[in-house]
Amino acid sequence: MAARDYGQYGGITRALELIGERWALLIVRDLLVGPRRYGELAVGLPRIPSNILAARLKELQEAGILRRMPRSRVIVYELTPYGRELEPVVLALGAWGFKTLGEPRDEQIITPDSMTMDLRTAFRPLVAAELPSTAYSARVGPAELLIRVDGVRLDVTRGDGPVDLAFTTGADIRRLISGELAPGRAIETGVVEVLHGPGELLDRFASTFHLAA
Amino acid sequence: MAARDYGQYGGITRALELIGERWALLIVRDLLVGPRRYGELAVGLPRIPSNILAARLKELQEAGILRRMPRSRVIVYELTPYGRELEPVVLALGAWGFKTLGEPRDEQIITPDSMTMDLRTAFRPLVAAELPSTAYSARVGPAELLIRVDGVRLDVTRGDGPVDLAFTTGADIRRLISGELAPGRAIETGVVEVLHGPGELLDRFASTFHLAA
DNA sequence: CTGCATCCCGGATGATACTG
DNA sequence: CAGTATCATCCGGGATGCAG
Repeated sequence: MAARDYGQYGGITRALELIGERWALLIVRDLLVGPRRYGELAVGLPRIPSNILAARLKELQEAGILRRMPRSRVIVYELTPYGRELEPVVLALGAWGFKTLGEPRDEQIITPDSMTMDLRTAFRPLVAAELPSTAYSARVGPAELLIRVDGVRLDVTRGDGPVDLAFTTGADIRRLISGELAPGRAIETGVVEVLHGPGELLDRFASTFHLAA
Repeated sequence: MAARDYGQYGGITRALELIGERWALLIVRDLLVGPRRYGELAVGLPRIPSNILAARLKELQEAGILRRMPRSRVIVYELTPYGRELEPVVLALGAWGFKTLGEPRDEQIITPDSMTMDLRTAFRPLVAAELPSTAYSARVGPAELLIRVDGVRLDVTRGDGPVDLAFTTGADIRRLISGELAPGRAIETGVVEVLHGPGELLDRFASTFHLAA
């Protein structure tokens, strides 16, 4: 019922039977950021048809990966413990894909949840542990994120709060994270616009979040 | 040409555009074991239609994941360095799927390459390092494997060689690896048949390869 | 308004036959 | 052996409808 089978008995085929269908892992990716409502998922996955979203949610639920939770008149979807164990998979996949991520195509947008997971992918806890705790406010295209780094811990949420550095940028954040573009030059050339706080903190940001090809 | 896009700009969507199509990651899995010819891949993926295999190979080649290599009159497919970087993804996926792998269904078969990758998934290098080097010959259903463990290194190949323990079993090897079935009981009940060497070495095998739900 | 279900169509997938 | 060609089928995409 979930996915068509591959006729093989093994861990990888089993996994692909559960989350190998189109869109399935992207739903999991967004739910790794936090519980989401049907409409929120639809907004975060702009090209997904509503019937496909409904079908995937049903399949993922039957597979024990997520739960429908009625929460005060609305329904939210949240990962089960087994679903949350997909985080290493999603991070590994994101790291691999990030390495050959080029410039964005015209129809490609940046969503808050995908950006959040990309930041988690690029996060270097061991580097962060050597640096002071820092809070950033980053607007990456349409995504507004509050990024708090404290020791080896990373917390990315939507919304605002007091921060050490606030900046605005676009898809070029990729070149900052990959090391192609130095933080100083990013500010000089206007690729990153600092709204608040000392621009030097962008160096710390680039050290904390780094993933090279 | 490769995959349809998801309309998003990010590492995970990029990865899924490259290897998210049906069968793609299974081809990668088999090539992680070693270079393979077209016919070998077809045998290892019993249900794949030949046109789909041909299409995937072309797409994966264009994506820079594998190469067609003419090798003395025949063509072999092998992963590029970028393709080999998918190993963490495949192992993470395999580990996740293995945890809820049940009993095999009727049409499900065990192939040498899928078994090899499952063993790599379950391999515990830190445990193996504490144990003497050991060579096993395992026949798991139709798959005949030579398994050599030396310190933190694991080498699984087809074919034969001198071994410390030779045994035969079936899909129940999963219960041995998951810890559901103790090695001693596996031998007593005939689930594992020891062909050569001391049966106690099966304990060492189960310690070396372990992955619980 | 949210949370889906239905309908139709195009393109990807699957089975089989065939060829250099 | 290593694919290509053909055709049927099914899934995914887009628009629309509708109930709580």
